[in-house]
Amino acid sequence: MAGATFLMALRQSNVPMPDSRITASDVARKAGVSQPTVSRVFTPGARVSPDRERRVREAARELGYQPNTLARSLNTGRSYTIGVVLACLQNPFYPEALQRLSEALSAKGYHVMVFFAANMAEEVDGVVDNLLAHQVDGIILASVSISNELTDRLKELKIPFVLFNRAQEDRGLPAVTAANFEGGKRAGRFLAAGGHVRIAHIAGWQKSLNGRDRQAGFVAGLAEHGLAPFRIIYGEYDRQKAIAATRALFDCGTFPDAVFVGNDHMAFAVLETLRMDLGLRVPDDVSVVGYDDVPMAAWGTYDLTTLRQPVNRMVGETVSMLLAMINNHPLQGRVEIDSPLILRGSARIPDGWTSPRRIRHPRNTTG
Amino acid sequence: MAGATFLMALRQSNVPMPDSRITASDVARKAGVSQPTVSRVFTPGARVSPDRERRVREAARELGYQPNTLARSLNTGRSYTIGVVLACLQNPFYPEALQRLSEALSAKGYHVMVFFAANMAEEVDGVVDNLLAHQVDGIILASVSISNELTDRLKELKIPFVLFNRAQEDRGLPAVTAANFEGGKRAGRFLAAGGHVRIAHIAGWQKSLNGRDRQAGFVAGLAEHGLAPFRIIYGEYDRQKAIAATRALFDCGTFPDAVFVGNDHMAFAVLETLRMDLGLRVPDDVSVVGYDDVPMAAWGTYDLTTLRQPVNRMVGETVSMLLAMINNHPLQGRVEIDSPLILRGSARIPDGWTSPRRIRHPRNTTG
DNA sequence: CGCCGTATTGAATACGCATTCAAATCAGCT
DNA sequence: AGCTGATTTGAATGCGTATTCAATACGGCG
Repeated sequence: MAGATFLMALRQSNVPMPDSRITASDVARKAGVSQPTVSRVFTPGARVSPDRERRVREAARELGYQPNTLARSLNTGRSYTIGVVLACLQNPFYPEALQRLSEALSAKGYHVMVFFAANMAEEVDGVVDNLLAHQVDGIILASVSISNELTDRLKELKIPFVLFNRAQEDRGLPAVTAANFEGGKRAGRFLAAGGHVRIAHIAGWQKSLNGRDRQAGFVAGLAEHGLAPFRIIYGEYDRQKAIAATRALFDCGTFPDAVFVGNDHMAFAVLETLRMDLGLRVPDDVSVVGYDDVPMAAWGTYDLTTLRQPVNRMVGETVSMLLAMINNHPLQGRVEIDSPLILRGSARIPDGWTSPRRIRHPRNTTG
Repeated sequence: MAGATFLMALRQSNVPMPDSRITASDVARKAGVSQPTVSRVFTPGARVSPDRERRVREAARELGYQPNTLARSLNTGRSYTIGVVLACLQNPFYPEALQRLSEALSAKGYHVMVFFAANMAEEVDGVVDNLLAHQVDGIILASVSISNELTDRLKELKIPFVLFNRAQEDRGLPAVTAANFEGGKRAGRFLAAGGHVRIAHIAGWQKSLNGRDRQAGFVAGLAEHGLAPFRIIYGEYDRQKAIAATRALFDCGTFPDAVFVGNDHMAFAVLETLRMDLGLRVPDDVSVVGYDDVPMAAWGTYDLTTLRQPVNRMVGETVSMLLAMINNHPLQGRVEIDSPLILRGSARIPDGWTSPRRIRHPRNTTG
């Protein structure tokens, strides 16, 4: 990494930090007590007489004292820091997830250290080394490619971790995902019930279990209606590839009358290509269904029928699993969260179908 | 904060960490050397004989040793951690900025701790306290409301910080923004030159200097052509408010023939409302110009003419300013980065105008 | 051979805090 | 008053590393 070289330069330059830090001993001296007493005042659960507590707090306020988290962590062995590893924020699902993860952890007294890793297993490994050196109490691996070696190593090191929106075959690994198979099946049933007969799928990524599950569920859903997919193309969760895939699908003489797309991010590209490039009407000529229900899906421009990944619940589950593991509770395996179908205008709606609840988009869209 | 209560519970429960940590002393013992020698092997710039270095590295590898960053930081007074404070990630400008900030800092050997703060000065204050307790080496305040008290305090504590995409009146404060006044002026000139005569502005936030500068520049740009704004409404960088503002603008008998919008995020809402709600054509009936040039602006659906905020350059400037301050170089004041006008299809283009270069969108859109 | 400057090395210490432990204080009781 | 048990307190110690500092080894030179 380039970082190492620079680090060396800095170390050598040996520039001192401004460092007019106030320590617990300073406060103790000013308050006329011992350093441990100061420590106790700032350690919830320790007892100090009201009189001394008052004196200490006053001295601390006057001096602007704040306990040094590093020193505290060094001797408690808990850093109250969680490492979050992300692949990229292009897909609008992730910014929201990150913000909510951060807020949820923050509410529990934890801090978040973010790392971006290209979607390559080896880079993820390096990043995790980095995290371990930082004594994080736990790790959230958000949708990055994880090698089995890495998960084995993390398990061996007994460092708590949870996979977020990504899983491995091993259902014993702590992971939180949507119920992707069920979601895909729901999409298949819905499009078949809507009377479509040439139903294509622009799938995610072959290497991602998420994508494979959605695809398998989709195929199963169609099969219930005696249908098979018109065609399946891999879009790799990439906008450009989704555009190319759409063109490829609609290039031939007979083309699909419906497309199930592996995530919303690609579905937006599909909608755009259908309308602007190919001059097709949605849903009259083609129905489109996505996956995620990011806030943009509810925008009038897209009005995308999609399977929701409930970010709130996924985040809540992830955080509580991770904190449980940090507190030595028994390790849980994969948790799958139901993916309801959100009916909007981008796909023909079969008679009698309604959204699970009267949701358009419950999330806050301000700011 | 709710965090404190939870913290207390944890402290009291006193659950030990897994903690099978390998220390430098373990490595020293195994390699038959002293702990300081191990330390020197892992401290770039320190000298150790080749023979011992080899033995130490071997022992370290076998034991899976990694230096404990916390202990190291405690000792050197440098944590190699930067705190990044964000308001929200709804506006797609910020996810990209965050990712690039993180990558740039990472390349310099720094880690990023993220904090989300609602856009209230007091909350930002609390977050900064938190950051200070974590001994961050520097702070990036990305577009959050900063009180003068806070910046004064940071200056007094001599903790390096940079405002990103936000500034205060005091031009001596370290801040990186686009050249918002110039950008706004460019928008005004462009729309006036395009022959529009009723040019409205959906502005940002009155409390944000960014927004005020863009607005003032816009007014100045129009004035050069002898025009005054048709009307100015505040959208507060909020999608819903932008929609309401658009409806309000076009509610009356005479309505604008062009709208300059305070940022792209709002401009997308404006475009949608114009087309779907009001049945107007863009740019035939109304021209729209945004500000930011987020990746979505280049999507065919929007094809938004906009003033670019060059994220790369802003991030680069921010990082180098911050690192300079960390290394005790003299403090710089505000840096403004030029905002070129990116011509696309959402606004009528005057004869002879072209984009500065043949950019549609140079940024990587994969992933 | 003896002396001196240089390069390595380990013992000791400091970083800032939490925690153990023993001393001291205090209240409550006989 | 005298004793016991509970509570509060400070001295000492440890967390894992980097950094003095003195001691040692080494190489070159007269």
